[in-house]
Amino acid sequence: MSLNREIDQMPDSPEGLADYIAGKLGCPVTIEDVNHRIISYSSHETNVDDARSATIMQRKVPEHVVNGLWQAGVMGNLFESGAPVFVSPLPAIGLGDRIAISVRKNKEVLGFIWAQTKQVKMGDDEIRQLKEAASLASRHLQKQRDRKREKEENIRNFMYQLFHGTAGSRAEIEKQARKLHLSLEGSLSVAVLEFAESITPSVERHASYLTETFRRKNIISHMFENDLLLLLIHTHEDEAENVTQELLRGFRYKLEERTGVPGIDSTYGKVCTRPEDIHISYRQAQKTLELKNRYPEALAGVTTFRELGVYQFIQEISALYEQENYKNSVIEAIKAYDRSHNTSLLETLRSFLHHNSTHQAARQLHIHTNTLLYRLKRIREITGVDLEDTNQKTKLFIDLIIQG
Amino acid sequence: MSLNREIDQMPDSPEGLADYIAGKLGCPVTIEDVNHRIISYSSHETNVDDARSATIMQRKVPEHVVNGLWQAGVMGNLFESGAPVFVSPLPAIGLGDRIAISVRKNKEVLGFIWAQTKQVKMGDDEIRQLKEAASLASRHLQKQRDRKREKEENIRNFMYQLFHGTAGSRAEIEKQARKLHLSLEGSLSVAVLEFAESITPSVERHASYLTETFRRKNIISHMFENDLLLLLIHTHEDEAENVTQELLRGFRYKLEERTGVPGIDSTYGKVCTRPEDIHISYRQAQKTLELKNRYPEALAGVTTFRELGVYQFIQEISALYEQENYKNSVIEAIKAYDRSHNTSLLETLRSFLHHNSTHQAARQLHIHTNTLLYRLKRIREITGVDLEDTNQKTKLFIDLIIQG
DNA sequence: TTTTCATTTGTGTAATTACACAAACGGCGC
DNA sequence: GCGCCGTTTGTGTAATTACACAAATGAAAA
Repeated sequence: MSLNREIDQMPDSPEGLADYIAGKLGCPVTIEDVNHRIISYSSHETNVDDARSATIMQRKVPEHVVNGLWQAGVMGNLFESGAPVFVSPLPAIGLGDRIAISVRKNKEVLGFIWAQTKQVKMGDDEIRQLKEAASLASRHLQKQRDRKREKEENIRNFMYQLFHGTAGSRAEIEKQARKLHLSLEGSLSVAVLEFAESITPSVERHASYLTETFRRKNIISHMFENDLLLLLIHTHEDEAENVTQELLRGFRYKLEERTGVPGIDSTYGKVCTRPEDIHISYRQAQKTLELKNRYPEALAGVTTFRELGVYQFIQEISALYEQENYKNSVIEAIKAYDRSHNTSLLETLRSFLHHNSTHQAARQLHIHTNTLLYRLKRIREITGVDLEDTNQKTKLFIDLIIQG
Repeated sequence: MSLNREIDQMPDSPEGLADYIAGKLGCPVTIEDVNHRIISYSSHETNVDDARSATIMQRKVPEHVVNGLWQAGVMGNLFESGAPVFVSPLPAIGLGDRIAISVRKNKEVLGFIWAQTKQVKMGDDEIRQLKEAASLASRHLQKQRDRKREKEENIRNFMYQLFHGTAGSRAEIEKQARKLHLSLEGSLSVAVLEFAESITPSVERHASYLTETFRRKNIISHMFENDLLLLLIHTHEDEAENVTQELLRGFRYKLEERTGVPGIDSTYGKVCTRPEDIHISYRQAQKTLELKNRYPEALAGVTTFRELGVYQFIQEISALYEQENYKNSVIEAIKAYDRSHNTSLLETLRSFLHHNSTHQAARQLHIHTNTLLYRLKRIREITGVDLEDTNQKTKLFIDLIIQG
């Protein structure tokens, strides 16, 4: 049987294609796009394993199965080459024997064909047929990809406008959202992810891929800007803050796991219910990231703008001080004293203000509580500052961050 | 003896004039300008009272004597009319019998002639002679006033430039200062005084007059701007801050006393040693006054920019918040709770943060310490805020000032 | 070298704080 | 009316804090 004749016999619709391949190989077959959504599957009365049945029921490969395939290295191989990949059973994720092949257009992966090979012998002939099927499926997936790309491009343009506050009025935003079949009801937040190094094509592929597969309902869209990955996150109103936080943490964790590149920093801005406020959330997320880079120790555990506390406006005050040529004279005096007396009053003060407790500060500094008390008294004498006065104390706390 | 002939006999120099009047009246005479600096005095071997001798020695009427004259209403009368004023002895300030007359050019008072009338009988003739002497002295004082006015105008122009940072480089400033015979060595600070009502000509006269007489060495110059009185204060470097504070307090007190207009608010800015920083001090003084008007209770006791504490940048943060449409969600949540439950958690929080002590806050609110503790626990539950965290606590303290 | 002075640590005490638990109060809905 | 529930006040306890005072250390000055 020549190749040409065989292709001629192949059906034109993806549904028919799945059944055709299944018939040839004598086993169930599924065709998926690159994001693991089902394009078509062969009709079989019984499903051979949990992974297949769950996939068909959800019209999408379950997340834990995708994870398992990544961890087993299967996905890596499929992305690497266009050759069929034999998969040993992975009982942990309910997956039996498989043979899989990537559907490609040139080097780009458009999707996958999975064959349930259990108790079926795969000869060279069958493998050849699978490759031919993949090449045929490419046509279908190309069309689907083009449609999707155009849609995504529209969405990304819209996102860009939302992020930069140029999307117009509430009414205009809602009209555009309806047109793109996006729901902006509920709570919205912008997340920013920064990678330790410049974004490689591989990282970009993983990020895009994950955005499509990981809790798809909550991540409306993603885009790249200045080596940052931006996400528009959508949640229900109740507990939106916690859900967003958890979601982002999970996303970051998975992304690190998949790319093998650790050191991803992620932040998000205000969780808002009005889509016209999205650009504020965007700015806040950016600012939070900036500040985390500037004050890495102090803001180590911070993820969101809200958690920045006084750091929210520390840059603005710092700029004001510079402009006014302002220096906190108390801090200057303490610094001068420390230099000339080889003491560490400033560190003592910082620790005391940070903990707001003589006990804890003394413990952190490995000194006696009375020593700390003595030093505070010394600071009072040298600078005339009154640490009982909350206003002065607060001012000092902030100025120490800037000038410390 | 006709008036014309008498005037012809009067001498042309102020020194001669004093002696001439003294001869006619048969008693010692001093001629002063409007700021109580001696223009001339008659030569007598013994001075009749302490006030006269001290005045001549210092070439200026001592401050306590001027004060006494104001309090006795003498100065008021002299400014009021051009008629001679009889002064009963004021032993408290070492002053014996006097007769005084103001020297005028139209309505403007240019100076005074004082005659030591002890044991001398003043008849109508002597009084007429005194009036004529005053009219003659007017010529001399007019010249002196014009010279002084021109000099003051130059100084005020210079001050304006210093205040607004347009006086050029350090070298240019010093050159200009030398030209105007001003010393800008040591510590400098700008003070701003605000009157409860618009500045009347009377208040303006008192203010100018006091600036010239009250601790003249420390007040380089004054000017009016937008109903505010601006002073350039000069002190020695050591203890400059305290001296400035004390000086301004004394000045304000005396001005209130003299004008009889209470409610003068005064502030001053950074005490600097570099004359090119004067405009910073000016801006700070203005800002301090502005803030005192905006937060009258919180800043009641504040005189200088340094004492503002966090209020130094509260306006900037407030503007930033407005621009970012930021609201502290913790405060919003507490407000909402207070409204729907008729509680006063926000006031409780404010008091606790202000005092930074459960004990004191409870005392101020007239509640049991445990009640306060309970409310704080409630705040923690409702908002999730952690008052042990200094950063969050500080943020809350500041946001309460803005949003509270 | 001795002396002096700032600094550190230790002891002791009274006030303050955080916390648990119990009891009383008072508005509100059933 | 009755009970529910949030609030307030009171009692008791252990930890923390502020402060005074004494003693030891150690480095710089005399």
